[in-house]
Amino acid sequence: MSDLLERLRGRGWRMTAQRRVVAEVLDGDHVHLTADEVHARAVTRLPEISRATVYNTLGEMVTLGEVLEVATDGRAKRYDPNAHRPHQHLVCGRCGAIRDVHPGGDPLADLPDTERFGFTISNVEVTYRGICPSCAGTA
Amino acid sequence: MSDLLERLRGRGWRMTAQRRVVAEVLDGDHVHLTADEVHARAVTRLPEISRATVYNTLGEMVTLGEVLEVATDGRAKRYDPNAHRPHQHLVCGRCGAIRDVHPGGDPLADLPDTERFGFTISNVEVTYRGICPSCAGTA
DNA sequence: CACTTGACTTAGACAATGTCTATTGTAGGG
DNA sequence: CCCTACAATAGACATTGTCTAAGTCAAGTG
Repeated sequence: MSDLLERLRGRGWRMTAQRRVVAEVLDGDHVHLTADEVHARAVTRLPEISRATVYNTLGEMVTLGEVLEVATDGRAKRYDPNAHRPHQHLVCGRCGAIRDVHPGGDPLADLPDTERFGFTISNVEVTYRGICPSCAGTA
Repeated sequence: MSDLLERLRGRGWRMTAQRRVVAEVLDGDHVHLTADEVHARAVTRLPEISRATVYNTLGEMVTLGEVLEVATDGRAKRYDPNAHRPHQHLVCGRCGAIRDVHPGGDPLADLPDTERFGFTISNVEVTYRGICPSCAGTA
């Protein structure tokens, strides 16, 4: 059921009700919740969970590499549980909807050495921006 | 001297001391200041300029398309005056240094129709992440 | 060159997001 | 079944950004 939860268990992560709920709420495809959205959903299952715990737990999952932080809009960071399948994001500029996408090609190969300024590059994030079908309809 | 200022003048933008200072402070290559950094620099030239004016002015320049908003780290937004030369960004994960880069290839062509979910895509942002030479030295 | 007007600026309150601390609670090993 | 180290909590605090009401000014008009 919960792939994310399974992965965390497998790492000997100390399990608590709070951590379980956060992992369950965050699991799935095309899931990109803010910390407060995670908190809001967690509260419905575990009313006494605190905001600080949600922030801490999300931060730990990011450190463990089981969840990705995505900053698509300069507002709140979003959390993406799909950390083991490399992917990029497609964002609707009107409603903020986010889809995971899998472009072909290697963007890193497109950056010549003369444009690397001596950096050691470790990863590339691509954000496609546009308008989703349902927003386009509601023009 | 100030390309940005010239462009804004040419659009009939009502000129004030505050707007001039903001435009001057922001001009240049590889410039990616936060709003508060812009404010800090503006204050040295015009001590009574307010934070709200800096935010307003930056927002207007973005709306006019003369300045780009860049969200590289989920913290404060950064402002890039180099709006008329399409480019991407290379970010140091340790010190936050940002360079403008110009990859070859068209990232949009790498996204097949089946991965577009019916979106109308208008632009693509690419962020290369790594470690800059000076941080690599200070390992 | 003074007048007028609408746009601009200001200070500070407010809002949203995130971090930290001191205290209390508890998971899991012995 | 207890310890003990790690986790959770409430709430203060910090950072970044937005809004409002009142004052100020750029620039067109006569």
